Amino acid sequence: MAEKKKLGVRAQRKAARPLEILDAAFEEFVAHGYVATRVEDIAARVGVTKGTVYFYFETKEVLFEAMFKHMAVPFADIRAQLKTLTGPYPDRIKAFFYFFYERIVLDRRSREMLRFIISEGSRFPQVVDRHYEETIAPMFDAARELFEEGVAAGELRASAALQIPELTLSPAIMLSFWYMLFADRKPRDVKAFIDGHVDLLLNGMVTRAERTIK
Amino acid sequence: MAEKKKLGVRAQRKAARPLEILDAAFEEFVAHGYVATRVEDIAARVGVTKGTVYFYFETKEVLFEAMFKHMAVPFADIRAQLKTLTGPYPDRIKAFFYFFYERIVLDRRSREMLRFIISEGSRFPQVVDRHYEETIAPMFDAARELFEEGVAAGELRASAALQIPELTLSPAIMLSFWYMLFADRKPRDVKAFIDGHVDLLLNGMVTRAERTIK
Amino acid sequence: MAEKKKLGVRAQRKAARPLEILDAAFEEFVAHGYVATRVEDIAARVGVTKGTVYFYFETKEVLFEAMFKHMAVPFADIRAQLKTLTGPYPDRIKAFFYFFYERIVLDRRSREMLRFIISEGSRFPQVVDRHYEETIAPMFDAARELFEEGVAAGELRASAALQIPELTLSPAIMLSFWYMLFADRKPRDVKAFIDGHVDLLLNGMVTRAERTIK
Amino acid sequence: MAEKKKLGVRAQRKAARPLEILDAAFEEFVAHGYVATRVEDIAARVGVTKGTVYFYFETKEVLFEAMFKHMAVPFADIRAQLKTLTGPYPDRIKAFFYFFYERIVLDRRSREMLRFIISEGSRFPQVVDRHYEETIAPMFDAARELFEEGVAAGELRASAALQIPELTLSPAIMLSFWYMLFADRKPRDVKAFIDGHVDLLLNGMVTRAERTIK
DNA sequence: GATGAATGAGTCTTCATTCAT
DNA sequence: GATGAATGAAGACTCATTCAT
Repeated sequence: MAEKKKLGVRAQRKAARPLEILDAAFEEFVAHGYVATRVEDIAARVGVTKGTVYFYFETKEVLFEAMFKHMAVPFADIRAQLKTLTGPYPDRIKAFFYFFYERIVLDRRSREMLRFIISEGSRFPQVVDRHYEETIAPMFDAARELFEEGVAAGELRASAALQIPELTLSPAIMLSFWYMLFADRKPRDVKAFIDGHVDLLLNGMVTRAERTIK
Repeated sequence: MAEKKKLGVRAQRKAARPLEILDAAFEEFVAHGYVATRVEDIAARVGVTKGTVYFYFETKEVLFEAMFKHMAVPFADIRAQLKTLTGPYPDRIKAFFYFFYERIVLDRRSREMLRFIISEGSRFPQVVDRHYEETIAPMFDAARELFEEGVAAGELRASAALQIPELTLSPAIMLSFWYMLFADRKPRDVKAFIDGHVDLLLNGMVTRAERTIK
Repeated sequence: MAEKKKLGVRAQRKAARPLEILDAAFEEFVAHGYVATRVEDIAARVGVTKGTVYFYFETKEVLFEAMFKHMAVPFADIRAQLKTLTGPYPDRIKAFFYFFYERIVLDRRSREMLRFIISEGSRFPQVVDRHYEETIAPMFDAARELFEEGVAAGELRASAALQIPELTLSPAIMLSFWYMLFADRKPRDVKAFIDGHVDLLLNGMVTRAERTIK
Repeated sequence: MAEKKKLGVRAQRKAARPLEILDAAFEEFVAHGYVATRVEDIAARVGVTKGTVYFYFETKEVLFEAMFKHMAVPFADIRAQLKTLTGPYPDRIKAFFYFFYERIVLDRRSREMLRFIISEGSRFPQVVDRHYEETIAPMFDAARELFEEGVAAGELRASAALQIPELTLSPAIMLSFWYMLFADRKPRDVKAFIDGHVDLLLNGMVTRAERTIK
């Protein structure tokens, strides 16, 4: 422990450099996309020269993948969060959704990861696949579990749709894209959006009277 | 009109050239993204040389924008389709959704336009804006109108969410992305997805008993 | 034939360009070696820019190999020359050697090819092998045939050494290296060298009296 | 002298460092040529880092020259060997040649020095000149002396060729190149080559009967 | 003495764009 | 209209060399 504190200035910087570069790479890749980003600009953002970037990362490609891995939002706490929920399932779902929007949709980092998946996916299919398996799928699984519990508890309809979390969470993804595309240009009422999402999902569009028809 | 029919084979081909180039550009831009696409490859796909492409389009940028405009799926018929719907609103909605998935989600062209918006949006913001105003917004408006009529008819709940068509249509967008990312790698049951979407949207997740709680 | 004369200025230049580049490449590679030669300098020597070189040759490596093939001295006429020789074999050998020195040793092009084989051989082993099979080996074979005929005619000693043309021709190779290394700095009496080579080869070093000893 | 023996292990290693570096440099330069050799790889071969190499040698160029000097095969013993020869000159020559092949041609180090002279000669002309004066010329001189003695003794023909040792020794050089180029790929009968060399040189190609002709 | 992070000049290679034919 | 040779700016990547620690 004492030894850690004795890290020289050099050692400290060395340890921090790769992370600084990864952060800078994120910003540049976000701004211009993989192809149009210049390694030199990433370096400049950190305040070093190209050579330094190449000292830590063999190629631009490797750097991109490292950046992606580094930036992937951990979802462990999402799962943990779900475990703490109590009360009626509709309320749990509402709480989960608020948390989900907060952590995934309104977080710029998460949003840009999503953009990378779309825009660089064909160039980095392994990256997409890995990210899906490690981050997105577990997130969906967590949601599905919650719904299944709600069904088991008799509080949620036993609809086959509950087995498809992409359905239930898609408005959040939609909002992510909205932010990506129009964030500055077209403001929108996020609170209303989320509330609408919850309301619609829980209650559906149809009036009580009509519901019997179906 | 008569003159048009008298156009020789060569003249016909000439007239078609720009369109052929636009189609080829679409394929290449889809495959590699704006920056990584080579004008020469677009030309080769048509069977001409670079010079010819530049004869019709001043720059690569102009070509991209022209291609985008050319490929934008017309939505006039969607609107027309909506007008033909009759019967109870839940059924109309269902019919509309099926039509929407068919025309928008399962159509490769529409999907790739969506991808362009995400991936090249920051490079072509005017293109994104125009496309939103001219294609996406009208589509959403059409959906909103349908819902409003349903509410007026007393067949749909007067939820504020119905004013936000992004909410109701988001699963379709979600499925589009799924296709973009995993089309070949991870097949999925589209029918179940769409049915789930409709079911969830119309009826919500909550059981009837619970619904009173909220 | 008439058509050939109608080649436009453009077409003529196009046909000549690759050859010009190959010649320029030869000079630059000779002067600096493969690694230290800049593609841009090759271009400048022709009076064009890098891009043009890359228009004709995909990579520097490909250019080097093409240059090597282009510059390889054809040996067909050497063989032809041998067939025209008449008279006593010692005289034929002498004539052949003079021709060989003229064509192979005193020709700068041949000399530099030899240097390439030594200096770039490990980088281009296939090139070395091909050159050996196509040019050097046939040359040696031609010499061996001549010697064998001389032996059959009873005019040459049936020494096993005659089966190894590298032995009999090595002084020529040696002189090639001398030129490469010291051409300008240390002039030498080439006539005496060649005459010495012929004399030594035909008569050996040993006096007649001694010869019986061995 | 006593002090040298008291040198600690560490001190010994330190004293050896420059030599280790020189050896490593030899291997790397042999493998890749001057330009393509990386100082870092030389360092790695010794087990130190770049900085250490630069501590002992100012530049890569200096290192190359130092390496070359260090590796130059001393010829003093060759000369000494010559002095020990007795008996008839043809036998002395034979013995000398065997020794020469052993020490110069079959010795990898000598061979690679030869390669350096050819391939890096234009970059390091002073090195070539020095090496010629200090190593190659003396070697040739020694051979010439031997031949002159043989002539004086009446055992060798008073051919002018004997004044040109490059002529008499060239097959050895030839074999060196053979090894450089094809060592692994095309094995050859070295014994036969050397014997052929000696036979041809001593006795010539021409049959006794023919010899009178010339 | 030794280290290795950092530099930046240097090179290969690509490709949008031009224009003479 | 169409071609395609030529241009040259741009960007990835390498590596000799430096120097603070």
